[in-house]
Amino acid sequence: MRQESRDRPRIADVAREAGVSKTAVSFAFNSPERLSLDTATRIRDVATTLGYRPHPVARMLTQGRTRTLGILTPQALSVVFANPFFATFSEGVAAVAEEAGYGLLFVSPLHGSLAHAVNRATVDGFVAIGLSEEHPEVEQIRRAGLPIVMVDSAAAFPEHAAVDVDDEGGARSAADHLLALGHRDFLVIGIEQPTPGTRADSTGVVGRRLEGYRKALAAAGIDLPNDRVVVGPATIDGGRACLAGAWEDGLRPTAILAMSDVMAIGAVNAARRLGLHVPADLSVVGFDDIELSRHVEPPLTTVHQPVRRKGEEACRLLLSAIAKEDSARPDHRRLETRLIVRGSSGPAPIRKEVAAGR
Amino acid sequence: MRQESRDRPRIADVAREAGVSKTAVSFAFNSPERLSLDTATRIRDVATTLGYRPHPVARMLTQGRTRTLGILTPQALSVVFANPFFATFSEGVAAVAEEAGYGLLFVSPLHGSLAHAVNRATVDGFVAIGLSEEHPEVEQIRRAGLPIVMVDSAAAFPEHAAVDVDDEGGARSAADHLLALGHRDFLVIGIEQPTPGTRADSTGVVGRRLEGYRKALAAAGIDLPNDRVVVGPATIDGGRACLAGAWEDGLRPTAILAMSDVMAIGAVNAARRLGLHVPADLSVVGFDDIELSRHVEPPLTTVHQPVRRKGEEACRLLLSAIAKEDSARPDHRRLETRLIVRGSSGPAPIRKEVAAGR
DNA sequence: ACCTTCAGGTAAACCGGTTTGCTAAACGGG
DNA sequence: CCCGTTTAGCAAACCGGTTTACCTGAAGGT
Repeated sequence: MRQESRDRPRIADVAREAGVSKTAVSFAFNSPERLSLDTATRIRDVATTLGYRPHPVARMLTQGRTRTLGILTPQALSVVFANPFFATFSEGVAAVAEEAGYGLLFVSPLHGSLAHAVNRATVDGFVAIGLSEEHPEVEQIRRAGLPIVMVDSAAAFPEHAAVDVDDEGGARSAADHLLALGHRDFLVIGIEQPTPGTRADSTGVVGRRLEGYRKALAAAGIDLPNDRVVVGPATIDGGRACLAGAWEDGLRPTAILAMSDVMAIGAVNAARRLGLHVPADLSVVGFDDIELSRHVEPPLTTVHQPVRRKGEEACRLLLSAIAKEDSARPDHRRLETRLIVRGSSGPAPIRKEVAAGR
Repeated sequence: MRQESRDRPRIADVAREAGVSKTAVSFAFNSPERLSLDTATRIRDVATTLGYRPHPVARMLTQGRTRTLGILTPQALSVVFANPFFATFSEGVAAVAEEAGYGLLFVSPLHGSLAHAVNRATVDGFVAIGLSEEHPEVEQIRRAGLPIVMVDSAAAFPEHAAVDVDDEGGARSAADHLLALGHRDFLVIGIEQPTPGTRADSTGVVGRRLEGYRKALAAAGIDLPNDRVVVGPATIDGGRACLAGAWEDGLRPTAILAMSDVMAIGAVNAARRLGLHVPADLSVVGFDDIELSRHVEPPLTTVHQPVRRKGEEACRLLLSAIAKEDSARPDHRRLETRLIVRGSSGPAPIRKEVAAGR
């Protein structure tokens, strides 16, 4: 088990070779001002010719910090990276972390256990994204004395720092937009909970967006029965399947409210296969405003949320929590959302009375 | 500096509380069979009520391994995550790493120094992507006794395990495709080296693809002067700028060979702004075949490379290098590329002799 | 000539675990 | 009843550094 360090020189080797104590070698690297100039440079010379570098793990142990931040997700990394939303989010976190000299460790369930992965993680703190109320890992982290910043689940963890966006408001503006275009017949495409056990929590992103849709529709006197809400994985294929499935079930909406851009794009795809024109026959509004949405055909009308900034803010919050002890007042930040109207939404088609028959 | 461990219980606390030795506590977790059943469970009970979890860093130190893999990139993480190519690559690495119970640490230059970041990295090995010949960090890692798998730079580091694709062949097939469509007037859009110091290495991805383009064109009797090769950052805007710049310089190609899909998409964008129709007036062929390319308008003709599999293979190679000592024979794997013809390429337009005038 | 002060360096404790011998008691066979 | 073998558990060494507390000799002050 000692294979890694087979030939790696230790600090004692350098010390012996340079004819000084271990302490001196350590000083040469960490506080050279405590040594005379020659000794310091001589030691460093010896070190480089020996190819010595301080063992990072040993260093972490004594210094009591890792200079690494963890990004915690309840999903497998392979699905995380497949999602452009996460990529952009990570981009934000990474930018701030890097600037501050911190590395980034991705922590996801190992052998199915997130708790296990958390225990193994050598980090100074976590940014957790998409953790729902039920996750016991949060408590576990708190007990370990590590700070954690919750993203998109502020309400569920009031005692922790958090960042989220105005999901409900964004959803409402999406629905309002379609209502203003004359639509009456809606289909909501939601994001399936990754972990089956968790109930469709009203505190989660999905719940908040659904709430927004519902309120807007209700204000226009429109009810949204449960069969008008379908869910699937947050992928293009997921969105495709959602619309295709609903269509087979006989639903003929004129407008789709999708909770994620990738799913919205999938829905547009499915629509095309069904011979429908977007937005002439069917309007689609997404959520997130990922870069891709600007480039698909037609460009996607969607609710913009500052994903990258969300990552940045979360990281900043975490860094300041790490820096100072007084984590007494957990900082909550809510970022704004706004509707971006592009080409995938248009006036409701004139309903041919015949359609209902088929 | 001891703030992290303020209240965290140590193994000694558990030992005292349970009335046993530290050894016993350690055994209770790592080799319970060496303890009687009650003692083991009693210790574990005490541990959980105290909220004890073994300190991961201390564990790493004694066990001599971190169960973490490093993804090494010479670029800042914020640009890495902005690139869908990397996201897909990471997806592949992550899938295999996760399966094997390894965490993933992203290692990028800290305060401008990659070497520094490498020294801080607590990993069992590295997957390095996009490192060119000149990077001294590779040697540094080798001396530290850590295995490393090179991706996309096999030729530059024959002594290490490596994965790459047939860049030259892919590039050639792209050029051949356009030649067959009657094009004679080309513009190559290349990827700018992220680190300014490095020369436009012929061994790098850019060099190999350029070589492929050149050979195919040469075989058709077409020369590719240097002013027909422009470079920019591997982003949509980068691609846009490349075409726009070339156009301003008076170039009027009928076909574009882009070394990355995002840049190709940028070029299509720029073309649209110039009032050109793709593919009627201008054909564009990309490289990579990222998911996005299927969904833009027109769908992008491009050279497919198995990006995700590249990540998977690299990770597998790394894991096996970590597992066994006999790293005598570095494993090199080359994956195939193939042209995917979609909508962004078409027959060369009939050249109006007038065009050159303007 | 004597007392400080300070620069330069060291030995030992420490970080928080794991692992290696070793011992004492229980067991069990002859 | 005696001796060899397990079984259960412990003390101490160790992983590879950092940090504290202390020492020494020379310079500086009076």
